[in-house]
Formats: sequence, structure tokens, C-alpha cells
Amino acid sequence: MEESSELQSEENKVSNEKNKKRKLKTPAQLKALENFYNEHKYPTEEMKLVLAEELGLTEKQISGWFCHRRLKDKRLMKDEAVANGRQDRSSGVIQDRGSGLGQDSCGSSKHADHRYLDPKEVESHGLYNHELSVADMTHGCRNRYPENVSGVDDTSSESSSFLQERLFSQGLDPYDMEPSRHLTPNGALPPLNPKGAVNMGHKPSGYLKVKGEIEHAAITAVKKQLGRHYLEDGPLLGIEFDLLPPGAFECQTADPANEPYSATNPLLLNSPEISAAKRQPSISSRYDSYYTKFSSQDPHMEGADFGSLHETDFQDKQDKKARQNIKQRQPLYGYTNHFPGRNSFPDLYEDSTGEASAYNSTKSHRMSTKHGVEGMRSDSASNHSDHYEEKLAVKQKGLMLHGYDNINLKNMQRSEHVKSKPSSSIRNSRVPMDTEERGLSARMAKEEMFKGDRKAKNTYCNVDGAGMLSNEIMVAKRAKVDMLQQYNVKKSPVAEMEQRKIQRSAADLPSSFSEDETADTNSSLDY
DNA sequence: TTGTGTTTTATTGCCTCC
DNA sequence: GGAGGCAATAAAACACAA
Repeated sequence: MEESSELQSEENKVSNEKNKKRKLKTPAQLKALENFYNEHKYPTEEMKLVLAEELGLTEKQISGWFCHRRLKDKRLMKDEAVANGRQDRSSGVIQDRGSGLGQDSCGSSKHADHRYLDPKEVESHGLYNHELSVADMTHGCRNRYPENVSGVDDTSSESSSFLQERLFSQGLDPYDMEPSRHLTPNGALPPLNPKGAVNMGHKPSGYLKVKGEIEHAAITAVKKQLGRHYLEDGPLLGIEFDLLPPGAFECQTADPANEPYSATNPLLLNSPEISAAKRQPSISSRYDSYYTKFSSQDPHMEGADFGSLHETDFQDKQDKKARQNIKQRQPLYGYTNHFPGRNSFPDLYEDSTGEASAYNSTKSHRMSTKHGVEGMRSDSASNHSDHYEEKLAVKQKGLMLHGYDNINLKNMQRSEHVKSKPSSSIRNSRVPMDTEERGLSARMAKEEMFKGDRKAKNTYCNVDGAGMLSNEIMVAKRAKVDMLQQYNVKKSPVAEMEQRKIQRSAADLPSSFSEDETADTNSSLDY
């Protein structure tokens, strides 16, 4: 009796602990989930099963996580929308949200949202054609999820934070993605891949499709004027147009499309608006991670005001609260792809130890103190004892889920890429130099040259930095082909998994660069 | 050390679609 | 009716400030 009750209580205890006590996902799990989520917002049951198996979670957990993740996205978008709404009123610049397609003011009711248009189309076709090719086109079954269309409110908003993040995670450079795909120097909309071509042709689709031609023209104008840079910091088109420099529609550069950084226009280069756009903190998670990455990852990075003439200003202006928010969001986003050198996949990124320590030792960031530390533990101290990480590592080497490869590849590439540089260079040049970072570095170098800013010169014109840039370009050039090849491999997620298994084993992560780097290089070289 | 705020996870109920 | 999804809610985990 007593024994049974004891047993029962024990069971209850266990049960409670098992069910009630929420268990934090490991960084590896989170990263995997994030990556997968970036690839498939609505995974099929099969995917979930695979994912659950891979991560050592239950399908229920996976489902729940995805559900919550979507909610989170939505929430973030909402915030973003609110912020944008405020900006809309003051900016007076064309805003997607003002197109009357169920704006934020219409609420974000999921049921009402997707009655107006198919956000899925907007999401996948227009902005992320590749995604369409991967998930939507090959997984038609996902169409049955009305939610995938999370509504008008989601259409544009989703395409901002979440989707950009997605691109980041996937190693798909949104900066290049958009202009390169939708806007060739000729103004045409070249398909990124055959599938995209089939789907989009040369007409505005998705997001742009729901816009009038006039707006499209305006958007195109902005694109042209800002070149690839218009996406560099800002959200996708239509999300935060107010970030554009005033007069964005007034004077177009001669060939802006080929002048991504507007280097020909020093005034524009020094435009505070541009800088503001570069540094403007946003509630967008993407920005959060993005800027946090810039501002807090490395003290050297802080000193170097890449991407912005006023990086320090940015930091100064950062509201403490905002920073806290940013930090708190970091654990999640930080593991996507924003910190290539410090991810939590020790098994995947061979040299994470050195780099990670270099990073983490510098900042008492939540990222590093929270999950980051956990990740570090896995990186250097735990001997990879973490079950999930270990499992993931093994799996990812051979198979890993769809979408992981990009991440891994990217990280590994960067890892490798970083390794090739002297440590001083690493620090001074901001190791995880992202696509835009490099691009911005180049731009900033010009700016600083122009301005004669000695400090900036020290930062950007040092030998290491310069060497690194050129080196990166060369390496990226080399890697471009690889990435493109991988790109074309994308098929159905499930099929892809299998295919990647084979591919992986054959070419265990080539020393190619991630998509964004490739894209960046591409644009950098092409422009 | 404690209180507070934020994020993440788990659960539940309702809705929509097939 | 079942499956899947969303929204609301509660609670745990965490970081930061006082």
C-alpha cells in the first residue's frame, strides 16, 4: 500500500518531470530546428518524424516547436508591422503595407488573412523563389495548410524578418538574391533556377505580383538606386522603406544596379540615412541578431564601424532595453547562421574551439552566456557528449535534414575561411565577416578614404583586412561554382535528404562558400 | 540574493480542411 | 471525425538590475 503509493508518487513525479517540466532544447536541437524551419515552415509529418528522430525529440515536440516558432514569427512580424506602421505615417514613402491588402490594421487574424491572397505565393514565389522550388513546388501537399499563408499581414511581414532570416540561415544571401533574381542590370527578372523561371518568368510574382505595376516600378527604382544594398540591412522590399534615403525615388543613379554600394556617389555613401538604415535597430529578429552580431560579438567589431559610419553611434543609441531584447532573442536566432564561427555544432564545425573562444571570451553576451556557453561547452569542453549534438553531427555529416547543408556548409566554409587568416586578422577583420560585412567593409573603406577618417582607416585599411578581403573574394570566387551546384540539387525535402546522404558521403563538405558569400562575391565581382 | 522582464516550452481548446 | 494548425495560457528557464 505504502509502497504502491510511493511508487505511484514516484511515477507521478517522473511523469510530472517528464511532462510538466519543460525542457530546453539544446543549442544543437534549436539550430537544427531553426534551420529546418527556415527551410520548411510547415514540415510534413514525414519531415517531422525524421526531424524528431534526428533530434531525439518527439514528433509532438517537433510539431509544437514549429507551431510556436510560427507564432513567434507572427508575433515578431506584428511588432515589426507596428513599428513599420509608425514609420509609414512619418516617412510617406511607398510602403507595401499601404497597398490595402489587409494591413496590420486589419489585424492578423489568421482566418481572415489568407482570404485575400495567397501569402504562400507571396512568400515563396515572389521573394524566395528558391524556396518555392524546394518546398512548395515539390511538396504540394503543403498547400493544404492554409496557415502557410499566414495572412496578408504575414505576407509582407513574413518576408521580412523570418524570411530574411531564413535566407541568412540558408546561406542564401537575400541581398543578392533579390536583385540578382528579380532585377538584372537589364531590369529583367532572371530566374535563379529553372524552377523559378518556370514559375515566375520575368514578371513580378508573389509580393510584387500583388502590387501594381506602378508600385513595382517604384520598388524597382529603389532597388536600382540602392543596388543590392537595399536589402543589406533593411527588410525585404516594402517592409521598411522609410529606411531608404530621402529622395530615393527622385534621382536614380546612372547604373545603380551595377553600383551596389553607390560608390560613385560619395554623398550617398555618407548619407546618414544610409548609415541609419545600416544601423537602425529594429524589432525584427533579423535585425536583432544582425546588429547584435555586429555590435556585440567582438570588441574589435565594435570599434570597427563597418556597415555603418556610425556604428558606435548605433551602439550608443541602443536602448538598454532593446539590447536586452536583442540579447534574449539571440539564443534562438544566433544559432541559425548569424554566428558562423560560433555555432553550436561542434561536430560540424571542426575548428569551432578556437574561434568560439575568441568570440565568446570577449563578450558577456547572453548569447554566449546562455546557449552560447552551452554551445561552447559542446564545442570545447563536453567532448561532444551531448547526445543530440553528437547524433546530429553524425547525421549531418552523412545526411542531415534538408536545409542543413546550407548552414553547415556555410559555417564550415567560413570556418575554413577564417582559419586561413592570422588571428589578428581575424579579429581586426571581424572574423564572421558576413557577406554584407565584407561588402560594407569595402564600401566603408571607400567612405573612410573619402572622409579621411583615420580611425576607420586603421580599421579598414589595415593590411590584414585588405588581404582578407581580396583573399575572400578569390576564395569565394572559387566556391561559387560549388554552391551553385548544390543549389541545383535541391529537390523535394525528403528526396533531398536521401540525395544529400549520397552527396555528402561523396564530397564531405567541399571548401566552398555559402550561398551568401557566393552571392556576395558574385555581386561584388560582377558589379 | 532577489525581483523583474523576456523567452521558450508545454498544454489545451477551438477552428478549418479533407 | 480525425488531423493539423493557431491562439491563449501557464510555467520554467534565463538574464539583468537593484
